[in-house]
Amino acid sequence: MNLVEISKALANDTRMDIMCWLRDPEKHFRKHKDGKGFEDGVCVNVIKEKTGMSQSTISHYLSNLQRVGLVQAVRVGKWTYYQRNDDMIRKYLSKLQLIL
Amino acid sequence: MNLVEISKALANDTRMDIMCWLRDPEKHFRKHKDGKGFEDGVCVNVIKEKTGMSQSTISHYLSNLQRVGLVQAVRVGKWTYYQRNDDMIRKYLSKLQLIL
DNA sequence: CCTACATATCGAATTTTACCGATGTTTATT
DNA sequence: AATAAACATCGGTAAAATTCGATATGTAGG
Repeated sequence: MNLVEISKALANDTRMDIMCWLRDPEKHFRKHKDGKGFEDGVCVNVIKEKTGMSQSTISHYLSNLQRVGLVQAVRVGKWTYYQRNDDMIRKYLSKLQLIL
Repeated sequence: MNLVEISKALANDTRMDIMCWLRDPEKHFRKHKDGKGFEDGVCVNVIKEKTGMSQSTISHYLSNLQRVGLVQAVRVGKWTYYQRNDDMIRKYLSKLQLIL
């Protein structure tokens, strides 16, 4: 867990937005076309549509967030679902609170 | 108060260190040569010495931190003393906690 | 008013980040 | 086996961040 690395991941409007949206996918994203719910997270394409940015950029951003542990990815068939890692988020907020 | 801008300011090891050190100047910085305490903060040169980086860089970093409101500056004679703005720090942590 | 010191700002070089489109890879479908 | 969909990765360009040395500014003391 690296405070500065995580702060860096949050130091971008789009990535910060994604983290916030993932708190409540029902509220912020359209439904998956195959009818799957958000219990494993949200697939890349749906996040891409919401942001209006390119697929490659969003895929890359999600990798960034995963690398620092802020989100978790699950591959199911053709799709990769991303969801928040609330455990890491809590650790980050606690440590920031403690040492900042 | 802009979450992402503040996160950007903290997305750098040196600036994060400075913010932490300023929590307890007595513990982390050498005394001011003129005997002045840390009640108004710490002067640029003392922070520069602690980091080992150039004067221009540290002056710039402190401007960054001041621009986003994380620190406050006071000019007294030849010196500029920087101290934490705990109010802004608290607001940042609260908002981050709330929306992240 | 001249000098010395503390800090701020400028200009430049290097590294990193932000994006995109193109291409690769994996999986499901025919 | 061929195709299509979803995603990842690669290669590139433009912008921003990092960091320095040099220079400017502002202040205190002779």
